[in-house]
Amino acid sequence: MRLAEVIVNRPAKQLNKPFTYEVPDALGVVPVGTRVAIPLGRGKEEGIIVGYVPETVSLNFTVKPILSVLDKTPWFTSEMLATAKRLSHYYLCSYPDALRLFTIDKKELKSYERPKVAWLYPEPFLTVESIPARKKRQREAVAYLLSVGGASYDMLKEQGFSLPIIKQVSELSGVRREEKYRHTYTNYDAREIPDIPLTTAQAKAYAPIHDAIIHRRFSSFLLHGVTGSGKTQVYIKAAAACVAENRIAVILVPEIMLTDQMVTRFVEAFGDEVVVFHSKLTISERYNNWERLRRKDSHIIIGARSAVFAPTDDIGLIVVDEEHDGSYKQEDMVRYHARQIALWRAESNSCPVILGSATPSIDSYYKAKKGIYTLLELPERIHHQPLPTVLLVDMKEELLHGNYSVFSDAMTDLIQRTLEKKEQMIMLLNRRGYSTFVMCRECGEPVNCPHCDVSLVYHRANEALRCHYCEYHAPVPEVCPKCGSRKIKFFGSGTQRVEEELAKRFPRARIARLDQDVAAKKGRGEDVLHGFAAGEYDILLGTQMVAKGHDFEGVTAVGILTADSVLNIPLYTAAERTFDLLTQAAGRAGRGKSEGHVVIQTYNPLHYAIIKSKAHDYKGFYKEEIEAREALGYPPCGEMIHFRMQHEKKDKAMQIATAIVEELSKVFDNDVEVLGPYEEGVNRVRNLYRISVMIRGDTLSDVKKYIYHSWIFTQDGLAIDVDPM
DNA sequence: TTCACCGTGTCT
DNA sequence: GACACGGTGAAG
Repeated sequence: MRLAEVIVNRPAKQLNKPFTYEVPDALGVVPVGTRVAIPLGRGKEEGIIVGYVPETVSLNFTVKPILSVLDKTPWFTSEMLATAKRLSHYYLCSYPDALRLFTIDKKELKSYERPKVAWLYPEPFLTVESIPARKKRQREAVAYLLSVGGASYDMLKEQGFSLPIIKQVSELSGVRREEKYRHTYTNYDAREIPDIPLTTAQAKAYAPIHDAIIHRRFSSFLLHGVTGSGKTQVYIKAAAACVAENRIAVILVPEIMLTDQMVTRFVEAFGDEVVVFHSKLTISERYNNWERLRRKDSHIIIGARSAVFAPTDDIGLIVVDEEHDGSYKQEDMVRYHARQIALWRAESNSCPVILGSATPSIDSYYKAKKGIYTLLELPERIHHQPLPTVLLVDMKEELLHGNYSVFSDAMTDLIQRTLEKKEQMIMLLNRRGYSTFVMCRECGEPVNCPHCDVSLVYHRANEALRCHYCEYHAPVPEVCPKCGSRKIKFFGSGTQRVEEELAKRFPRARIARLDQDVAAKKGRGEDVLHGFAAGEYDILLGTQMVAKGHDFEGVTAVGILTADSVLNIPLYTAAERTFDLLTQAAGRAGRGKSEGHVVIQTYNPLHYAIIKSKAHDYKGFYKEEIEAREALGYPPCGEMIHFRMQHEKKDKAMQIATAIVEELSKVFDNDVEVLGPYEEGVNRVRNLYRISVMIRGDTLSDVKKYIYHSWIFTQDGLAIDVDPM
């Protein structure tokens, strides 16, 4: 009897161990990595075979047989299984949770077969006359089939044949039925992989990458290139070398929707070698894309975070573009960082990783300095355009001068000048909605969400107050819910308010707004960006998504309304994120022929993150920031794990958090610092109270090992965040 | 996660 | 005594 170790694919921490099942002889050879259907309890579940055990082991339970095999070829390679295991130990999630990251999201057990479409082909002896004349529609369908030589159900339906007619035709003796993989990806012209010219600086950076690709050697490169220095060209060159090796290139971008310039560049170069992966694809499109990669019909995958889990064991290159970007960190469920997974996968696949950024994460730059990564630099913009000039405006001074508007005089000037010159401007404001809070003038009571510990935001579109943490929304109250006063006032400006203000002050300006509210509507985000690129708007106003990696030729001006919004968040990465945001936003200006101008409004004009970004001085910023981190033991000069206990009763949450603190303090007395339990800024979301615990130490691998096998690991309502941001 | 089990409490 | 509810533990 063959006994297989099976991991049950279910998100329960208690199922975090292999279960033993019998593999019936009838199923033939079932390799490790294959997904199977198994009986569990009374039900049927999906499982993954991760190993075999010798028959000789004595078992103190009865084994059940595997019901059926769900993959023709194993979905998981041994590398994928190993990486998932590594992930589960590093990020403190269950093995099934880690494995699930490599699979395609599907809720039920029904169809594991990759989606196929039925095609009908006429056999040579099939004629229209062989169908009785009164079956008119069948005759027409056969005539159509003969004329095109074969058609899918969908094509027949498009021709106006009903499903019953198609079914009848498919059962005719002269018709052959064949299943084909669905073919929904865009078909680009296949073409020769072109010669990709590089500048001297690019060629210098590329040389060691090329060497690693062709020698199939793991190495990690940090490509530090100022905005507009042509990093993408280096990626394309590297991808070409990888394709020439007949290996898969994985290109990660922070948000696929907002980075389709990258996709366009790759498709221009590689045609249908490129497969794009993002969350809006249907399941059959996903299967289809993976199938193309596995069969090496395509060699390049471009995608966001989750594309790092590409199911292939022959990766020849991984690129992490804009590697500093926070969206590479998954912030719920399994809180992995795609950059870390990329490094692990590259290591097991013996291939290079390129981490590219104009503002590398402090973590990556630190590792480059220590020699863990190889540092490659592109210090100049490609056509030697100068970096934009940056003007800092101290908003305290503006207030003293009696300017209470959201636009400083300098900002107004910049807008005016840009409009006059018929050039384009990007304006950044990190707050969406209309006004950020609503308060009663009489009693000072802010209007809060009844389920969360936050104030409601007024949204103009539907005249509603909305909670940004849950789905709660309500009409604006006419009178104060507390004292009955009618003096309800709106405070704080969001993107909607500023849009209105801009329109009022500059009535001729064509303004586009881009924030979560716009981007959430399918296709709208892309429309806005395309419209702006095409020159249909003068000003693009939005939240941080307008600052990310776009290349708009016509933009000469960038305005940042509140440089401090991120700086004031109590996070150890606040300075880093501010520097990134400002530098990236400023980098959008002056990529074409004209010089760029940037105005930054701030209440902290002396903060080093702001001063250094004004000077485009990454290294200067790094130096100050790393000193601060070293002094306090923050990453990368130490490790952290954050615990968040959620419970509907506050004291219950506190009680469990306290138990965690006590346990970890007791066991790791001298090695780590345990902070908490404490409440975060927002201490209740969706009626659940949140209590946090943070631990910090030079290295936490022993702590992780301990937690993995302790009650903390399986504690209900506890979210563990390794390397929190 | 899902399901059965058990103890408790409430209603008839 | 019948049933509903919530907490607990096991699943091969």
